[in-house]
Amino acid sequence: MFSIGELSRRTGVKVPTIRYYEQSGLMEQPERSAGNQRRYSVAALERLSFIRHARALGLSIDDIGELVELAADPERPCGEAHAIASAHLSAVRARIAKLRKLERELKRIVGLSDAGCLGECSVIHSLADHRYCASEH
Amino acid sequence: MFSIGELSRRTGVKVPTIRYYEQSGLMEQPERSAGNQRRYSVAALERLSFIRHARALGLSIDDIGELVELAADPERPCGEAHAIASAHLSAVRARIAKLRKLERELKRIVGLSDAGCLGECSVIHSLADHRYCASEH
DNA sequence: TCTTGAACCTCTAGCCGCTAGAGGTTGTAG
DNA sequence: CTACAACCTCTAGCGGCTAGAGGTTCAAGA
Ligand SMILES: [Zn+2]
Ligand SMILES: [Zn+2]
Ligand SMILES: [Zn+2]
Ligand SMILES: [Zn+2]
Repeated sequence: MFSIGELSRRTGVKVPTIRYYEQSGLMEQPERSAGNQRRYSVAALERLSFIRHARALGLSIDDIGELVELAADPERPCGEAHAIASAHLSAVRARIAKLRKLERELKRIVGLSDAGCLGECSVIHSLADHRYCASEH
Repeated sequence: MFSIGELSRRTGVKVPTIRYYEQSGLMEQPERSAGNQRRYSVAALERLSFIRHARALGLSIDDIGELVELAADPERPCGEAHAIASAHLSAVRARIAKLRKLERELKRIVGLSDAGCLGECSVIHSLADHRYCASEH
């Protein structure tokens, strides 16, 4: 049995974050000491490690909640888990694509200023007007 | 003079968002009609267009506030504006790099399941444990 | 001129995923 | 037995909006 501080140390998840996960239903309500302090089992430690890693991979709290449920029920086919993961992969790819467009435009805008600005600032000028952009964003 | 709805139509920024920008100091307080409704000038229209485009490029409200001030003061050298833009470019690049790492891991994890899972789901298994990951994230 | 009704007003609360702080209680080591 | 770190709950804040309640104003048509 671990205190919340010990669980925090072992998983690298901050104490208030653990309480937040409990409050949002992602972590189960743990047992309590006589004085009402949380006491965690090894199972809770594993669950929190799963959550931490899934969060690090960018999955949402809701998705992780689904995955935790799916993991707990070995009878269910794992197609849903696969779907969540590949939907997330697609979302990540979409975000990358968007950011790359931004990167290209920003590179152009920042590059303009390397020549130095005479009079009006070319950075501010380019930021002001989308017509100078090469793509939508 | 435009009403807030007209300004919204002309810039593509939603009405509550315009009010939010005003409240956060990004848009100046406009004149008001006799009945207390907002009335915008062409200058306000241009300012909001600038804000919209800078937001579309991912700049924060705070950064845009700085840029708007810099733009309004043609005496100031534009080094600060360049600095904001290139710092933002760096931030975008950092985010891309992070997302690409995620993408690689997720691709691996999703790919595992293509073979089909016998017994334990390989997606859930991989999500649970960082040791199978090829990089930090 | 009067009447609709769309558009406007302010204010509050919610979204996500935490994080910070106040003010009080418990656990543990010396 | 005392001291103090660690715990407890509760509330509020971050960014960048978005939604809704409940009330007022504007402009077009009769
Ligand atoms: Zn410049
Ligand atoms: Zn553009
Ligand atoms: Zn599977
Ligand atoms: Zn990993």
